[in-house]
Amino acid sequence: MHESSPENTTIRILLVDDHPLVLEGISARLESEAGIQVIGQASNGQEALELAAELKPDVVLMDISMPVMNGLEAAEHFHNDQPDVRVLILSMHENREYIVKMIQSGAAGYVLKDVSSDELLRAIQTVYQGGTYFSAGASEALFSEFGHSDQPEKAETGLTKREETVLKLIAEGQVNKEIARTLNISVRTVETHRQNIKQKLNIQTAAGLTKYALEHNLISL
Amino acid sequence: MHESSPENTTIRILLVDDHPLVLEGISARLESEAGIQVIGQASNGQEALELAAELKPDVVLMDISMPVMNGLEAAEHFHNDQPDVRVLILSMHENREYIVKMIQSGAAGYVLKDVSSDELLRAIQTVYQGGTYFSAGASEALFSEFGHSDQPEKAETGLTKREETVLKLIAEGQVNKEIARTLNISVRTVETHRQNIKQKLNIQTAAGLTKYALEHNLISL
DNA sequence: CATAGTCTCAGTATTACTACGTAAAAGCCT
DNA sequence: AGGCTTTTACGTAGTAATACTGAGACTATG
Repeated sequence: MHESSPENTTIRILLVDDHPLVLEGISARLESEAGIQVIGQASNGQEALELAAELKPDVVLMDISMPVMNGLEAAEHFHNDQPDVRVLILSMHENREYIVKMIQSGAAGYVLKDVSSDELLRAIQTVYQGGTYFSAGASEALFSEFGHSDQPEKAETGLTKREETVLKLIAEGQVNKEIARTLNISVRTVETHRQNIKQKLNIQTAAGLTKYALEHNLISL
Repeated sequence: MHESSPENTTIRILLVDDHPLVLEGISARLESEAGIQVIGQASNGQEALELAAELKPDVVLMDISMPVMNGLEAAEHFHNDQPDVRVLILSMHENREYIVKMIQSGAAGYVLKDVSSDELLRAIQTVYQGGTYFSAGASEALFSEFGHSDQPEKAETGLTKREETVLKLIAEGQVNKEIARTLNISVRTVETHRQNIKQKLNIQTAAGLTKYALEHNLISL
């Protein structure tokens, strides 16, 4: 592992964002920090991968939305091809889907674009030393994934409780007859619910319902 | 939110560990840091909760294994009763179960006991500002939870290429007729594939197939 | 070349699901 | 109490999926 004090080590950073202004701004903010050196800039994932292969940065600070190759794909490539490079995502999206996807793509952290210089610095040091960093909003959004935390955040489905229950059972692979037995109601009722659900969600097939249920965390794998 | 520079803010800390020696050691290490003040010490979860209610610390730095009330229960109580208090777990266990449980209990971070003073400081600052911190070992252990991390791991399905293709389309919510059109084959063929797939995977329903496809990363949300 | 495996298509009978309509009992809000 | 939503349930007709069986074509592989 690296040696302790963050001040006596220079962390080499590759900045990736498709907005030149953002690039310059962050670069300026980071350059003034001791122990941080911005060794390169790229404006999309493709460029970032190429530059990184050449420059061997310690940390890649990258936006998500970019042309050519977005941060998601790029993070995956980094994870597979240049696993030593730590990817820190800098995004304005507080969306859980995004964050979870980023982590699955091998990113080491996720900071929102409204953070202070200090927090950004801390995030960089953290991921550099092998840790994982999520800024406040991100971690909240993320850990609703893990059970409770605050609210399960089941989002607005427009479905009634009963319909949700039925949807869960459908998504779990039960057929109407089984669902009817499980809930002690008639098969016809289950069918009615099923119809209403599909109509409300504008989904045609049972498979689509399962996908929907998974997307909205009604059931989990 | 708090103001930026970690140096000009004093973070008030409550230390909780059942080993007096550890308590003293950490306390000494932290006291020498600017911006950190250890305002109290407790030797178990029960004490910690009582002391915290009185002292109103910013961050509770707590061990997991303790008598009377362990860190897990204590973290849960903190989360419910004193949600403003940020709980940072200091543990020697790199066990994923532990870590996941801690997060579910509302802890804001998890650092291993072998970290450097700098890292501990950074962790404290991070959770203080609302972020989430996991040290290297912890984050690795944790995020193996999220699916692959290393390989996409499509695993052994026992399905042929064609069957996988069909399965994907089914899971995406297409009906046999659409699949037939998509692949330029007869509906009957699709039906056959569908049967073979279900037989091979021992799954009865279309919803089950979707679930399976998602589980095995054939498609993604 | 023979055998195995895959991919393709089909027939038949049964079961499940869908679409649309109707409607009563239960619960909730004002 | 009256109105609203939810949950429950049924009918009928059509469409889709399933179970089971059989079979021709193509391609690897020993």
